[in-house]
Amino acid sequence: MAKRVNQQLIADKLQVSRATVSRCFTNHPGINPETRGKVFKLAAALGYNHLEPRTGKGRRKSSPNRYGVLICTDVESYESTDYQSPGENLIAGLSEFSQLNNLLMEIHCVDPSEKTLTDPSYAKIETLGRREWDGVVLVYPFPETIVDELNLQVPVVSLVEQYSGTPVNCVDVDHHRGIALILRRLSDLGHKRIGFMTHRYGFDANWALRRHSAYVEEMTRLGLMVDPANVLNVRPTDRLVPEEAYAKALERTRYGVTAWVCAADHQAYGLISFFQQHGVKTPADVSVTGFDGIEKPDWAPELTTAVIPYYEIGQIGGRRLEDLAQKRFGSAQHVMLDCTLREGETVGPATSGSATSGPAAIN
Amino acid sequence: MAKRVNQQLIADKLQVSRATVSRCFTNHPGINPETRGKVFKLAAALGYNHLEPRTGKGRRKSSPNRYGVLICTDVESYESTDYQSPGENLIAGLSEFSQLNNLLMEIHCVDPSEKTLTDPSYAKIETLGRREWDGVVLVYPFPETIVDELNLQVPVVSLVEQYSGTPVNCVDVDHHRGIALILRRLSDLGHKRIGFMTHRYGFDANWALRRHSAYVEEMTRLGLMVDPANVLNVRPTDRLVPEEAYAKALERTRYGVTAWVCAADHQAYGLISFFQQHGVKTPADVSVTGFDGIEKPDWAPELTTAVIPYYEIGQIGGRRLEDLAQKRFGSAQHVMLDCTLREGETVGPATSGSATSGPAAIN
DNA sequence: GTATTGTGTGCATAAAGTTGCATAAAAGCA
DNA sequence: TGCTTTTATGCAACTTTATGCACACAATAC
Repeated sequence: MAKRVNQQLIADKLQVSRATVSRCFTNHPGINPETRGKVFKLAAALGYNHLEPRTGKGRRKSSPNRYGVLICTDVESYESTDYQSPGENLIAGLSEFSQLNNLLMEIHCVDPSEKTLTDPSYAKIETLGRREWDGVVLVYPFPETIVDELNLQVPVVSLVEQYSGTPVNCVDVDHHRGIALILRRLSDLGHKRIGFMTHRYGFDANWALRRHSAYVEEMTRLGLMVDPANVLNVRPTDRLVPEEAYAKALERTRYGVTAWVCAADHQAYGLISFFQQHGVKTPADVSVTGFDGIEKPDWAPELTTAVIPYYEIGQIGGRRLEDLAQKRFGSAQHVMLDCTLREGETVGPATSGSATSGPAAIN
Repeated sequence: MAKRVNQQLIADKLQVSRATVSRCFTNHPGINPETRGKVFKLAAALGYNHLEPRTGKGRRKSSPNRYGVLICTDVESYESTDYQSPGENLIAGLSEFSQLNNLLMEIHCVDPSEKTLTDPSYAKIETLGRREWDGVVLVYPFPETIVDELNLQVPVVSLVEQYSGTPVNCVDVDHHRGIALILRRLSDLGHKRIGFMTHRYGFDANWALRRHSAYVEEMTRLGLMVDPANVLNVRPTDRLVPEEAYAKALERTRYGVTAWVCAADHQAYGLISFFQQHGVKTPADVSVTGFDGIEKPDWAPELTTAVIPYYEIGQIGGRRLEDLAQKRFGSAQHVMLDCTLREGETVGPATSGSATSGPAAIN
C-alpha cells in the first residue's frame, strides 16, 4: 500500500529534515526560498495538503492592512476622462470595499513595457520597495515576469485573467456565460450560421482567445457546426488587420453567415460601420454582437452585448485579497462573475434568404 | 437481511470506532476531515440521518445555520468504499468547513432521473419540505428543473458546473488551467499533432465540452493547428461509442497524431488499453493524458493527468454558501480552483517518425 | 423494575507537526 | 587570510491531533 503522505515523506525524498519541511509550511523566516520552492513543488506533486490548524485562536491583528493597486497602462491613455473607462468602475468597486473594511489602498500606474520590479516605474514606488504592502491588486494584464516576482513576495489578485506559469488569483467576468447568453439569443432568433471575429492583439489578449473558446463550446452545445471559414483572426496563421477582417466578414456574410459574434464591443462597432459603408444593414441583413458593455459611439445603434460588471469585479477582488492576506484559503482561485445580456438594436431574426442561398443573396 | 442502520454499522464498514462516527455527527473538533468525509458520505448512501434527539438541554449556542447537501447519484454506485472516490473528498472539505464554522449539514442522495422537487427521492427529505434549510449544496450535475426550483427557495451552490438558464453559484476546477498545463507539457516534449478525445454522455457533461474548448484555446495559444479530424466525439454529429472512438484514434495515430488529450482519466485508461491490444505502446509510440486524478487501475501505468482538488472544492463551496446565506456578495459567481499536473508514465517525447510519415509509421 | 440498544464523552496514546537551540556553511570584512 | 556575522538546517524535546477504549446516560423492550 502506498505510504501515507506526510512531512516525513517529503523530507526523506528531498533529503532534508522534517523540521525544515515543517518550517516551509508554517512560513517561518530563515528558510532558503529555493528549499521552500522544492518543498512546495513536491508537496503539490504528492498531493500533500497542509491544513491550517483547526482552532483559530487569537489571530486577527488590528493594524489596518495596506494594499497596493497597480494599473498596467500608459498614464496618458488612462487619464483621459472623455468617456467612462472600465478601469474607473473597477477602482470604484475596489475603493468601496477598502473603505468599508477600513483598508489602505495605494494606487499607482506602471509602464506596460517594463519587465522587472527594478525598472523605473516600479522602483519609484517606495512602499513597494520597502515591502510594506500586505497584498497587491493588478489591473489589466501584466508581463508574466512581474506577476511571478510579485507573487513570491505578497498575495496577488489580478482583475483580469493573467496568463502565467505560476497560478494567479484572479477575478474576471465569466466569458463563457456571456458568450452563451449571446449565442442562445441568436439561436432563438433562428440563426444557424454564426461567425466569430476578433482583432489581432499582442499575446496579452487572453480574453479574445477565451471568448473564442466559449464560442466553440456553446456552438457545440447548441448543436451548430463551427465552420472554420467563419472564424476570423483566431488561428495562429491568421493575422488580419481590422479592415481585412471586416472585408472577410463581409465576404462570408455574402456566403450565408447571418450573425457575427465579435470578441469585443469596439470590434463590433467597427464591423457595423464597415458593413454600413458597403450597403449591408444591421440588423436587417446581418446581426452583430459585442462583449464589454462600453458606451456606444454617437453614430452607432445600441449594441447587443454582454455587460461586464466592472464595479463588482473590483469589490470581489478586494475581498479576495483580504482573504489571502489573512492566509485563509491559500491556493489560487479564479473567480468569474456573471454578466448580463444587454438587448440592443443590432440583432434581428435570421434572414431566411441568406441562410440558404449563395453569394448573390445580399448585394 | 439488511441490518438496522446505526452508527455501529457505519463504523464497521469504515473500520473505525463507533466513537469516531459519533464525534463526526456531533461536530466535535479533532476529527480528521478525511474521516469525517467518509462517514458523512457513507451515511448519506445508507440513508442514516442524525436528527439531534435531545433538544431539551440548553446546549444550543446561537442556533447554527442548517444546510442541505444533495448528491445526485445512484446510491449503489456511491456506496462502494473500495477506492477513494472523488465525492468523498468533496464531502470531506465541506464538512471540514461546517465543523469549523459550527454549521449543520444534512447529506442526502437523490435520484438523477427525477426532475421535480415533488418526486419521491426529494419528497422524502422532510427538512427540505419544511423549508428548514438556509442553503443547499449540489454535488454532481442536477436536472435543470431541480436547480431552478431550488434556486428560488434558498441560496444554492453547485460543486460542478451546472448548465442552466438562471445563473448558479458554482465551485469547480479550472478546466482551462488543467488543459493548459497538459498541453504545455506535451508541447515542451515536441508534440505538435495533438488530438482530443471524449466519450459521448448525456447533455449533462458540460465538463467535456469545457475541456474541449480549453483544448482549442490552448492549442491556438501555442500556435498549433486544431485539425478537426483529430477531435473525436465533440461535434454534434459525432456519436461514437467508446470502442469506435478508440478505433478512430488508432487510425489517426497511424496518420501521425503523436499525443491524445482525453477529457477524463477513465477515457484515457480505456484508450491506452485499446492501443495496447493493437500493439501500440504508451508512451513509446503515442502519448496519452487524462483529467481528474482518480486512482489508476492495477494493470495500467500511472497516467499523466490534471488532478482536481476535490477537498478544496468542498471547502470553498461551503464558504460560498455561508456568504450567500448571509446575503453578502449576492450575484452569481463561478469559482474555479487551480489544479496540479501529475507527471505519470504515459507521455514521452514526440516520436519523430510518426510525426512526419504516413499510415505505415506504426504497425 | 431490569435488560437492551443506541449514542455521547473523558481519558489514554500513538502518530504527526512545531520549535528552541546548536551548528555548519556562506558571506562580510579588515 | 582569519575573524565575525548571518543564514539555513538538523537534532531532540515538546505540542497537537486523531482515534480507540470504556463507561455514562437515555430511551425503549420485556
